[in-house]
Order: sequence, then C-alpha cells, then structure tokens
Amino acid sequence: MKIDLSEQIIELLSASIEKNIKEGRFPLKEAPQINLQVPKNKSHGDLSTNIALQIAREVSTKPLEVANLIVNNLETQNTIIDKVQIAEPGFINFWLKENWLFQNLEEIREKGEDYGELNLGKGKRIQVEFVSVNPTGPLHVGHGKCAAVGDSLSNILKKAGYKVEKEYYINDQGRQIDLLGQSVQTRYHQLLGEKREFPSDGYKGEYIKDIAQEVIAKFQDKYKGRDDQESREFFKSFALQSILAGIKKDLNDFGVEFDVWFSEKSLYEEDKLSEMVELLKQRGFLYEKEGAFWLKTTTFGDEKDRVVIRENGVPTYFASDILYHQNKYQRGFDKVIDIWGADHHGYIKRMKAALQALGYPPDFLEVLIVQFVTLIREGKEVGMSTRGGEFVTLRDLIEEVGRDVARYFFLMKSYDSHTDFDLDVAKSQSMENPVYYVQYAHARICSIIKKAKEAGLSLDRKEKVNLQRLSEEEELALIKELSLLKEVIKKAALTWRPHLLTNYLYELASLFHRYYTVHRVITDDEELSRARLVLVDCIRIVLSSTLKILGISAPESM
RNA sequence: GUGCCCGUGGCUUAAUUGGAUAAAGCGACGGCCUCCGGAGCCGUAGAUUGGAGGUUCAAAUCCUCUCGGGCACACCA
Repeated sequence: MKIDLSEQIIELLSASIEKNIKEGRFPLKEAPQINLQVPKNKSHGDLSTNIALQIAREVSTKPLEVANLIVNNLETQNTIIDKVQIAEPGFINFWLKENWLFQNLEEIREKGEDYGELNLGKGKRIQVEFVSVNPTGPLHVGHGKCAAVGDSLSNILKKAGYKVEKEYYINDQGRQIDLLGQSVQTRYHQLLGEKREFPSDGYKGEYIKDIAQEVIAKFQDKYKGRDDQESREFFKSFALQSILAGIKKDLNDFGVEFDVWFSEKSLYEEDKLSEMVELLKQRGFLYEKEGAFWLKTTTFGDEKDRVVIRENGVPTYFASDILYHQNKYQRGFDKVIDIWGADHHGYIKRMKAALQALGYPPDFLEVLIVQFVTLIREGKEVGMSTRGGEFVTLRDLIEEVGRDVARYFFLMKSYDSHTDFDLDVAKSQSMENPVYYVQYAHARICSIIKKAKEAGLSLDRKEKVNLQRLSEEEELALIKELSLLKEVIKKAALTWRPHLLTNYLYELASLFHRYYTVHRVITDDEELSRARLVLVDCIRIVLSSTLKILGISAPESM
C-alpha cells in the first residue's frame, strides 16, 4: 500500500493541472499548492479539494469549468479513487474504494503505537523552551499550563518526524537571585534569634522560611552573625539549589522532563558578551547614548530602542536573552520555539529584532504566548494571591485533581485563550469530566478484550482476519476517524496546537461509546467477533498513543 | 494614550488557518440497563459568530472603524 493516500491524490491532481498547463489551457507557471480536506458532510465524499476555486481567477475561467478540466485529465484507474464528482461552485469531491479503510486498520495493527508517525520534519532540529521560571519560588498553576503545552507540543513534533529538544532556561544570576539569597539569609538569622530587617522587596513566602530551616538542619549556626561575601554567596546558591530541586520535582510529577537545563550564568563565562557587543556594533545596530548601549530594535519594528548595557556597565536582562538566543542559533537548531506567559508578550518584538540585528532570519524564533489560568471553585474565582491559604502552586493542583486531569484541562482549549479551571468539574467523576470520558473508553475496550480472551477469542497480530465483515455505519465511521490521526498530527505539528489532539480524542471516544451501545463486539458469529475485536483493539491503540503524546495515562481499568 | 491577545446558544469552548447546513460539552426538558463496565447512549429546545462597513464564487476566520474584556508598555527580571 502507498505512503499516504492524500499525498497520492494530490499527486494525481498536480499531474492533471500540469497537463492542462502544458496543453495551454491554464496560463500558469507551475501547479499550485493543493490542499485536501475531509468534508464535514458525507454527501461531499471522503476527500475534497477547492483547488479549482482557488485558481479560477488566475486562469480567468469559471470555477466549474476549471474543475471539469482538472477532472477530465485525472488518471484514476488503478488507484484508491472510486468516484470523482464536481459540485457547485467548483469543489472536486472524491469517493474512495471501501478497502482503503480496511488497509488503514491493517496499518494500525501492524504499526501499533507507532501508527501516526510522520516524516513531516524530515529530521529537522527544533528546540522547545518552556516554563523557564525564575528559580525564586515554586511553580504555580499558570506554569503548569505552559508545561503541559510545551511538553505535548514537543511530543507532537517528535511524532511528526522532527528532532526535538526540550529546554529550561534558568535565570540563576541577577538582582532577583540576590534578593532570594538575602531573603533566606534574613530568615535564617531571624530563626536563630537575631533581629534583622527583612528586605523590603524580598520574597516573603513561607517556603523561604523552609529553606532557612534546611540550612539550619544542615549547617546549624555556621553562618550566624555573618554577612560577608562568602556567606552571601552561600545563601544564594543554597536557595537556588533548593528551589530548583523543587521545580524539577514538581515538573517530574507532572510528567515533564527536560533534555537541557541551561544556566544563564554560563552565558557569561567566556566573555561572550563583549563578542556580541562587538558584532552588533560592527553591524551598526548598537550605539551609545547617555552612557548606556542601546540596540536599534526600531529598525525591525520595535516601538523604541532598548538598553543592552546599562550606564553602570551591567548588562540588562535583555542582553542575556540576546546572548541566549545567539547561543541557540549557534547550536544549530533549524527553529526554536519559546513558550511564554501572556505577561511577556510585549517582549516578542524586541527579541525578534535582536535576532535580526544579529543577522538571523526572523522566523528562526517562534514565540507562543500562553494565556492565563483562572481557578474556579464553587462557581467563584480562586484568588491567586498567596494570602488566605488558598492554593496557588502546581503541586497543590496536582494533589487536588491529579496529573491526568490537570494536563487534560490545560490542553483541551487553545493555549491562547484563557483557561477557566473549574475544580469541581475537574474532581467530578462523571460525564462532565472529559478526561474520564476518554479514559473510560480505553478501559472499556481493555475490558472487552479481556472478556474475549476468557471466551477463547484471543487476538494475534499476525492472524488473518476478515475485516470486510465490518460494515455497520458506526464501524466505518470509526475506521475513518482512526485514519484521521495522521492529519490531526500533521496539522497540530504545523500550527503548534496541541489541543487539536484533545478534541480528536474526545471525538474518537464518543464514536466508540456510541458504537458500544448499539453493537456487541463478542457475538455468536466468531468471524464477525474477530473483525470487531481488531477494530476495538485499533481504537485502543490510537487512544493510548494519543493520550501518551498529551502525557495522560491510559488506564486498563478505573 | 500606544501595542498585542480575545469577544461564537444561559455557561465553557470547537470549527480541517478563506470553504459547502457554525460543532460539542455543561445546564434545561424527555427517553434507554434480562445483554461485553450506566464514569455510558438517544432525542428536544437554544446563534443575525459584540456592532457597522469592506475585500470575493465563498468570511466566525482577512482589511478599516467601533464597543467591551485581558495583558504589556523600565538603564526590573
């Protein structure tokens, strides 16, 4: 069987259009990009294209006429195409031979969880950087959303044939880290009974005291009364290690693992900064004004130029980010995707401008902006302030609703729309809760397969099964849905939208639940039962592998 | 004030990136268990896609204006 059938049909269409060009009917230079879609309406066939409508203007011919010319030159013998029809105002609709569906099932049986893998990326290297919170406190729920999106997106890209690296950027230097160190140090002194004023803009959370306690547990009063350089460095690095360890643990428990933890500090080790400054000067994008060095980001559409090196000689955060992205480029990625919270969106222009100033293509960097999360409990918004003991951390959320639910809820809507996270729905084990709905479908299938085995019907991957017996409307609909997986992954990978998979899962589960209530898998007719077992097993495989991409478990019973 | 994101049934969101009759869930109302897991299934009601123009064979989607909501506008990170 062929690679991908939509590819096959696109090739046929291209050939036909090229023939029309060659024979002078279409005044075009080359065949255009053709898109196939799966029509919503069954009466529009299995696949459909609007190509005639799209080129009608260019070839100055009526769309219907164009469609006719294309169809007349289409070589459909010995292909998967059963019937072609032209519809107003110029769509070309394809009906496929029924056995393409069964071939699809065979493919799923053969490939198992690898079904749906694509070669879209052709091995290109993509880096996805996400979360990257300042290590000055625990992760909150918003970071959880970023983590879920970044992690699933990475999995999707992998499945689509890209080489993906997940990275976390650690801001391990600068004022915030100084403050963190001071905060812990002050708490340490206070806990040991010394009177110390807490830094006015220090970190006031309870976790700071916990860290101070850790210090006491490990080093007792070793640093008591001291405020020298060495002890300050100690508190800084101790606090950093401790918080970072917490962040790693939270992410791990959320099912997210990074390939690289990249230190901001390391950017400054070999004086890369002055190299970068020199380069930008040479390229004419860096100038001095009022004692500071400014990058001409306005050249690339930013509202104002930005300071890179302050008057006092200290590089800004922006300087680090330029260095960091330069480093990314030098590591040879074909593309890097940064996932940022909504509060950073104003930063995109200057970052892209900086990359262009360095001479990199503007689309080397893609920034996805994730909108905020609002927690709802008993119909009311949960305050995100640290006061009042209401939970705000990712850890609390995982403990309250579970990892599967949390991830699903973050991924069921487009990341660029606000998430209203209803805790009561998230905890309910009913049809209100889409996670269980999908997982339940999986568990049901497992149960059927088990039951079948007990009845002596076991599934052997290699065994020939007469799939032609699958002829019910619900069965054909299910097989079609299964075959859509590739399209969904392709689209999700090209548009960076993980929620497409969530929607797909829900739809597949829904079709299965309907099928389940109307037809029995295990019947007196053994041949039929075997065919149906293959079908439900394929559904199980697709449910399970898609859930895996989203980082959600596929329980066999629940 | 300037820039970015978002306005879709009562509520929360989809819509194959410009396609054919705007699709689901919740909530409301009415049905379905002698049978593989009822955490399920079926049906009914509910929409001028915030509003006004425009672009074209075709607009929820693109452009302009306008009204609401969020976020950002530092020699902070």
